[in-house]
Amino acid sequence: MEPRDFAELNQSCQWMGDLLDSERSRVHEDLRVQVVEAGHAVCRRGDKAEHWVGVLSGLVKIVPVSLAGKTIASNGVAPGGWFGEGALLKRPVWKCDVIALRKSHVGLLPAETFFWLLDRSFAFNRTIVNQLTERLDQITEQMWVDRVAGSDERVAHTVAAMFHPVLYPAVGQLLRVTQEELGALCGLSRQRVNQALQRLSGLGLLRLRYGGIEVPDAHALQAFTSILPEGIKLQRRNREHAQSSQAR
DNA sequence: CCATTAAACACCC
DNA sequence: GGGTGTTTAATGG
Repeated sequence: MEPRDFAELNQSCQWMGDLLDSERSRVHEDLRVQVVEAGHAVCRRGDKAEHWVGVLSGLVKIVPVSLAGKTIASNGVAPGGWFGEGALLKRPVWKCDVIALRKSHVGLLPAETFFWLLDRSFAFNRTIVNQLTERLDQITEQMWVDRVAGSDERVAHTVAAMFHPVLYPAVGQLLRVTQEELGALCGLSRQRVNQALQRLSGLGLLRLRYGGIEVPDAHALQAFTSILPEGIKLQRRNREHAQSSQAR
């Protein structure tokens, strides 16, 4: 294995740090790494769930599919993120499509190893419980976003979600994500995403980089809302209108 | 009206 | 070549 890949693996599997040496060596033994090309599926709805899956590098989206085949909001999974414990524990099959947004490395931990850890390691149980808790938070937040939030909030929330330190510990200051990928994630066009990012950048909530985004304070970004009392909203709209007229 | 988007463009990495 | 930032014309609530 290349040294770079080794570093990538360590960064993306921080939950392994809490395991005993004997447990960790079995995990190393059983873990498989797979390269998924952009647009290809990591797993599909209806497939038998046979692994706990981690994103070692790249970017992946989880796409729930409704009965009509119509897509709902999808979730980004950034490097360091592991998912599928729900599929393993509760159902024998995946209930979502998981698609690589770009060429990605994924780790596959066999179900047997997953349950072996669950049966013997308190640390691993702790990892799973923490993860479920944090994800519940995100889903709750997502409900709010889906109902009342506008496009700017959607972008802010989508980016902030991928900077979650517990769920995606391998994401540092900089998240590698293109504006087109963000558009695919939250169902917006590239230039609408750009527009939102410019505003958020202007507020100091994030910094735009080439092919990526820096977020100094994910909580501040997550808390962003442009929903304000009507008076202030009107004032702001008038001010923006005045500026754009002036620019002509 | 207003927001959004596709298409096309010129940069820049 | 791919990602970014902008403009313009078209579209739909």
